Amino acid sequence: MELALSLGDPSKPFKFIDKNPTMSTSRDLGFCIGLRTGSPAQEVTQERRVSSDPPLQLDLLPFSPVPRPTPPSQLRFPWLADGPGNRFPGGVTEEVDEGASLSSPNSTTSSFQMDFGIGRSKRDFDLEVENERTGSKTSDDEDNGLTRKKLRLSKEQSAFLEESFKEHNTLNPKQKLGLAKQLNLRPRQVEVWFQNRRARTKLKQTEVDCEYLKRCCETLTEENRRLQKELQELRALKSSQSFYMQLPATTLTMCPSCERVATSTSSSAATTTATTSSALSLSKPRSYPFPHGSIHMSQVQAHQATS
DNA sequence: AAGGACTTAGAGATTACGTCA
DNA sequence: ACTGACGTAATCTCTAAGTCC
Repeated sequence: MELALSLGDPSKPFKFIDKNPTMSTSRDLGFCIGLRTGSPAQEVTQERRVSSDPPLQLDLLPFSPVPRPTPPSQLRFPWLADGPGNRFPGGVTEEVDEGASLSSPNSTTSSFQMDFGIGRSKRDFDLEVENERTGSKTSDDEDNGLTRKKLRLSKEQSAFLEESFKEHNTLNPKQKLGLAKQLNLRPRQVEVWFQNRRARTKLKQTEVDCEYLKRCCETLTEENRRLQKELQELRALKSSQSFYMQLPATTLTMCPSCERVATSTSSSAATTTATTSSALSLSKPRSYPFPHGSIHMSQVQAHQATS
């Protein structure tokens, strides 16, 4: 997402610097706002952040540098332990474990609850086992002709998926199968969960982007107001100068670091008449009205002369 | 090498369901 | 008990990339 603002000659193209070409996705908040000012002789195009705030990046992504104490591969849940504890109640035993990838969510009249809190009837399991045995189509391919029934993933399942998502926000088939088996979910469910998770991440990042852009917009509006005011002052200065014909020529000089425009009279002219100098509040020596320091006008002019 | 048919994975939009105030 | 808002699982459609012929 990029926002280009060019203050100055609109005919000049605005260039962005791609700071990190490998991160040029929408989640890359390193957009720039450029301000073009200055005279043709010293055209400078600079890309600067409007705010000193660093760009916002929601820590929702798997490449987030946040330390992760326990990678999912090491996450062990007690109900996933090998042995009899990992058997379904109601006589459904480990051979049905393979059926986890075939399970149908289409039952609210569950006769038991799986360890992960997903309700599935034994009838469903029996059906899936039969499907598996006969090689017929599984519920992963078609929903047994029934309307879909939404399941709620348990907190443990969600947490596990979340941890996995932090590691990689996309899955290859092997990872998908592994996760599905580990969580007693169908591979399709894992796949859908990752798709929705990516969508949520993107949505939240977009919201953050919007907030950040809003702040940038406000900052720029304020900057624009300030520049307009400055311009008005300069115009007033110029008109009053034409009124006092004996006044020396006013030169506009731009601070090379912050690019604000300051007015000044020539060093010889600054010493002309006390009347005009005081009238214009341009008594010598004049310093830049820039916030970052008191760069003396003569220093700047000397610097500009050498460069 | 070029190009069409097919497959696959992911994004985006939408629907449908469960939960809660 | 009813209802609307909200979160999210699930579905549908489209597109891009890869593969095969």
